[in-house]
Amino acid sequence: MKRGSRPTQHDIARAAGVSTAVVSLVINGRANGKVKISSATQERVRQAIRDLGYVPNLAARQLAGGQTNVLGVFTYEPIFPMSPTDFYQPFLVGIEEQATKSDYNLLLFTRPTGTGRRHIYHDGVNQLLAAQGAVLVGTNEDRDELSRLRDEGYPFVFVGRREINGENIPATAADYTGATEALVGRLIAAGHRQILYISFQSENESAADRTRGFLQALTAAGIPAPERFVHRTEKAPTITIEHLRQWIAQGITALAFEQINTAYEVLELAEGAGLRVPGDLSIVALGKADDPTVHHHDIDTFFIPQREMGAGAVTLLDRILREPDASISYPITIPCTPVPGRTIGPPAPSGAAGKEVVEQAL
Amino acid sequence: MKRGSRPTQHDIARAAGVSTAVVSLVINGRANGKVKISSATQERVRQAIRDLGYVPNLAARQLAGGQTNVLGVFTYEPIFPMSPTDFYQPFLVGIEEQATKSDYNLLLFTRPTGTGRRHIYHDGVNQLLAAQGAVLVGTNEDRDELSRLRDEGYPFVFVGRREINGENIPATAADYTGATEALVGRLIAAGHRQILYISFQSENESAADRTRGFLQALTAAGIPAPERFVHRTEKAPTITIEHLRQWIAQGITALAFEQINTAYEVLELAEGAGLRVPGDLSIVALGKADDPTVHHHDIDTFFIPQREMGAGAVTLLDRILREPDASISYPITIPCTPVPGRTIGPPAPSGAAGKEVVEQAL
DNA sequence: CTGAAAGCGCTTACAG
DNA sequence: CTGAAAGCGCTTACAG
Repeated sequence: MKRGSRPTQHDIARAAGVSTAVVSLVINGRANGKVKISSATQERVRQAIRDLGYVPNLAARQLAGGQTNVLGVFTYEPIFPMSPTDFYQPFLVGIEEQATKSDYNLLLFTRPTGTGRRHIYHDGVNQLLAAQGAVLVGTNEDRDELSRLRDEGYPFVFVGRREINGENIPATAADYTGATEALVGRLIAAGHRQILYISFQSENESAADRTRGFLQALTAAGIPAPERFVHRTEKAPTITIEHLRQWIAQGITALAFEQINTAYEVLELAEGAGLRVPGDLSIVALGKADDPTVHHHDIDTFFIPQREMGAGAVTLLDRILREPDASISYPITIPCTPVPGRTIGPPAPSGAAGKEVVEQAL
Repeated sequence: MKRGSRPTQHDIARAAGVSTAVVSLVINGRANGKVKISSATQERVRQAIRDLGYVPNLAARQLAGGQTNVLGVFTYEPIFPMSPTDFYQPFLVGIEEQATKSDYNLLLFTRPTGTGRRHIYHDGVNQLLAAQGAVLVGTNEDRDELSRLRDEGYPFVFVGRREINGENIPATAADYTGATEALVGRLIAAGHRQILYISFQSENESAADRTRGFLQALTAAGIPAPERFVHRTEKAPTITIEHLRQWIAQGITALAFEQINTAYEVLELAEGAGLRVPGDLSIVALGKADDPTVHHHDIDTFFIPQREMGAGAVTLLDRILREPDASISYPITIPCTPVPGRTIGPPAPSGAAGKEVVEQAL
């Protein structure tokens, strides 16, 4: 054993008077498997390990095909979501909790790529290969990279439903469709027939899921979907009191917001201008983050199960690694818990004619 | 190149008509170092890399002595500090930010050990060896493990000053001594002569630093340290209004709290009982976490530079890895920014006699 | 049950 | 400048 370096299995083998194969088997607990090692020999090996302070070299173990118990975590977000108000923070908490339970260490891919934005591939090198598999989190993902990742057969799970070329990739997803259908169903049950869906300009899978749930709720109630049921808005809300008045004049009795922040702003806007909610207008939000610093109980909405999504991603990845050939249907869907509020009520007694165009240029 | 597996340097070498050594040199950017590789050859290698989609095997690279750019993060805390109100969260943020800047990925040691508490050594195996070096965070550390870690020569940095066998180990530390001396100095400048230091029962390095700063402030002002200047308390505060009244009767005019939470509780207790702060009693706290969810501006205190401590730990570890033989004096001390409050004022005009025993059994 | 040996994919002297 | 080769420390058939 060379000076200054750690002892190797070779040193142990010599000290115990056995071969390195025996040492390896004892260390990995395979001494009672296909090959039997006498317990006397095992004890000699263990004693030598203690005496020499042997510790396995993980790189060598990995190179030789052993397990390293390292799962990667990658996000396209600019920095790791460790700010307490960050939407992605609860996902990470869930990932971390489940990693502990499933006996994995976590490799956070924090290395920059020089372009200012994170990338999976640096100079064509898949950075994730340092881990046995990876959990991906966040929006703004690069679909080309995901596509390539899948083609390479690298094991990964996305947190949030994602389609590549129309096909669902391994993912855990909130049941936005079901939760939206249930919530809009409550509006309909309260008597609403003209409901406007306020969405962002950008279209993605989770928005599509909500839209589907919205339409399913209408269909289930036998209400024909109006030609234009969605009002698209920029990230910075552009809704004014004039919008609200005009919508009410058009017969709209309820608003369903994709983002709860927008819903809150409009709620304040409406009530500040003397409109009653839900008297004049009912309001729902199609999802609410698990943000512990915000405790509103006003708006009817549902929780996005962020921790469960993160934890589920680790569980799913673990399964993929253990059973590479299992056929699993993606995404794994996780239900959303309803959050009751005070913003659903019966529609105003008499609105405008129901036949008018729902939306106009504003 | 075998089916189903990734191409290796050997495949690249064959495709480019060179040896694996050349491939390695080109990949690692050493093609212009001691050994020169013609740019034509370099380009052929790069082309082959692109054509075959080669990606290096990190385990092999590590085993052969190359760089992996992986830094470990270990904490003795029960779970990773991802709760927004957690004291350790800002350290992690700082670590993450600096890791990105210094071009490292982060390996979070989340694997449990079965004992309920985290450990560096699992069955005698140093888990941190999966990384080139590690940053350690949190209290409740196992000094024996730290000692062994240091004896092994494993590169690590603690966030927070720590001594092993009376010797400072590599660490970044808040300047509790200087900040405490300055803050207590303000009390003295305001006229206070009998100041009681409220500390926890447990003694550790940061408490010792504060104590030293406290005594230095007295010494600098030529005030002899009273025999008993510290009141020790349990984690759950055990201070009552009777304590306060008795202290005032004894001539105490100011309290310096180790923990800001205790300071706030006592402030409320005092004011609730009709005592004026700072009229009857001045109060300072010896440090305040960077907790974004709490915004008190009442008590005179100072910020604990948590993010800087985390970031500094990565910077220091990076330096240790690059210059293993550099002699660095530990800990690296980081100043604390003062936080002005409203709880320092001149002492009450006439207290009790200054000669009495400062503390009595209560 | 045990031992000698190949091989994982890379880096790095060393000899041409 | 380039190539053949050793070695990093481990796992795993394979032959005794």
